[in-house]
Amino acid sequence: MQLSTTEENYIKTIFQLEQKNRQAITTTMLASNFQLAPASITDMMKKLKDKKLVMYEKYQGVNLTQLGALRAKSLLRRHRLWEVFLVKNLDFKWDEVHEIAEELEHISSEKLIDKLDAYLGFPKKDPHGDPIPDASGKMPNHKWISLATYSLQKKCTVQAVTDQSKEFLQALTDMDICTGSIYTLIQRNKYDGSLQVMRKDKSTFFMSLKMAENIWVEEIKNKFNHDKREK
Amino acid sequence: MQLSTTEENYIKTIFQLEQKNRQAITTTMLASNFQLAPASITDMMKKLKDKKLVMYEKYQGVNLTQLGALRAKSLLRRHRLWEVFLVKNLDFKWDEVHEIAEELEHISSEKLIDKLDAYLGFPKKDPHGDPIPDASGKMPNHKWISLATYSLQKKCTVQAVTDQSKEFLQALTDMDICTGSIYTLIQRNKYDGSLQVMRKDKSTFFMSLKMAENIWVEEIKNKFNHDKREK
DNA sequence: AATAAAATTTAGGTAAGCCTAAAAAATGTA
DNA sequence: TACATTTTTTAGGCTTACCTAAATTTTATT
Repeated sequence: MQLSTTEENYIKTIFQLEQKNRQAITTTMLASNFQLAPASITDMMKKLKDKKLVMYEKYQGVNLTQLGALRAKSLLRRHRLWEVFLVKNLDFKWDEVHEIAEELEHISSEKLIDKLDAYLGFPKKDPHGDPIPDASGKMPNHKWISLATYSLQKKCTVQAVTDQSKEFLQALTDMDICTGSIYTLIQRNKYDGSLQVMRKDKSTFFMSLKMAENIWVEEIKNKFNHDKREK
Repeated sequence: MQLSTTEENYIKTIFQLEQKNRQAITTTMLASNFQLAPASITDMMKKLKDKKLVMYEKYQGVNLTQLGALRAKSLLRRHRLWEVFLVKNLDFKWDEVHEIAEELEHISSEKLIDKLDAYLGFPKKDPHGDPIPDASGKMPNHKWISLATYSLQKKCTVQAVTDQSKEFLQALTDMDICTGSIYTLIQRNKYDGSLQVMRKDKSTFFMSLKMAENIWVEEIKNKFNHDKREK
């Protein structure tokens, strides 16, 4: 079934909210996400329910059906493949590609996406570290932890970042943080929740809780070759 | 000024009709082109006039303003660059790319198009032979003649084709006609207007007037090296 | 449990881009 | 030139995706 750009955007956003909040997604959450009046969300939820893309009951919030989730993953696939193309082939910076990919993801040809995937060499991750679902909608489910809740004194590598705003990505760039880099959490500031983080060279710096919440890390297994990431 | 996809499609189509018919474009021509009711065209012409994209007077047809023509050429640029990408990089056939490029041309980032242009090596022509306007809207104005009106007994090369339908392009492919190939017009059939055409190997075949109208050729200057097109 | 506050839905309205039917203007023809 | 035909416009409607304001339901608080 052919969906409008607007419907696709709703589906994708519900999926992403479900990933973060493992519960029903409320009208208010969607309204604030889209900067729309809550009444507009209600309208659309009825429409998406009719199309069997969401499970929705009045006042009870909404979740995607299997069909809806499949469509959402197809959108994430398109979005992330285009981001790879923009960064790898067209030489865009990682903080410039999100808006453009928001438009490109709605191009409807399946064949286009599959050929793009092949052209890029079937990449597994986008430039922000997020996994790219395959043509059937399968997506590796990682066991990443937000840096905000990670344990103290354990080395970790940055796997992905989940805020795509220019502001956030530029802040990361300014602090020289990128996927793959290695840190250790030293302590939590009791006053404002901010974190003291240690670099590989033992120097430390501070980071707000808000930033840390959007940085996803994985513990480093202390093998001999844990740092063989160059190519 | 930001235009909707619909407005962009009108502008582009008016431009292309102006290229073919050097006169004001009528409501009926546009209506049949878009397969829309004439009343819908009138609505849109008023809107485009308000935006200073067209010159339009009731019952007098429509033409693009300079501003409108600039927007149209920007769209042709995007469309044709994407077609090059699809054929050269993603390995699509020339009869598959038009519909996809119709969607891609509406992606709004100027930076994207300029980077794509550079990535493709600043191509001058799309896969159908049509010229690609540069970033400032300049487009080489060629002196091509439709095969339908070309003189008899003179060698010519196919420069471009101006019907992008699958049916037309597949017919060309079946007849083994592509841009660059060389023909001589032998005679015009007085009964149905069809043309007898000679190949380089002196064999001949027939072609309908309708097909010939969409094939644009250029006379071959009989220099020694007129056939050095391989690379 | 009753009430206040917050969240959500319903009802009715708007702009874009289409439609049909009827009216008006332009064009072709006798 | 007058009439018929064709083209074009006007008028009024519809759908999508939004809105505001009012009504309803849920949740929180006393």
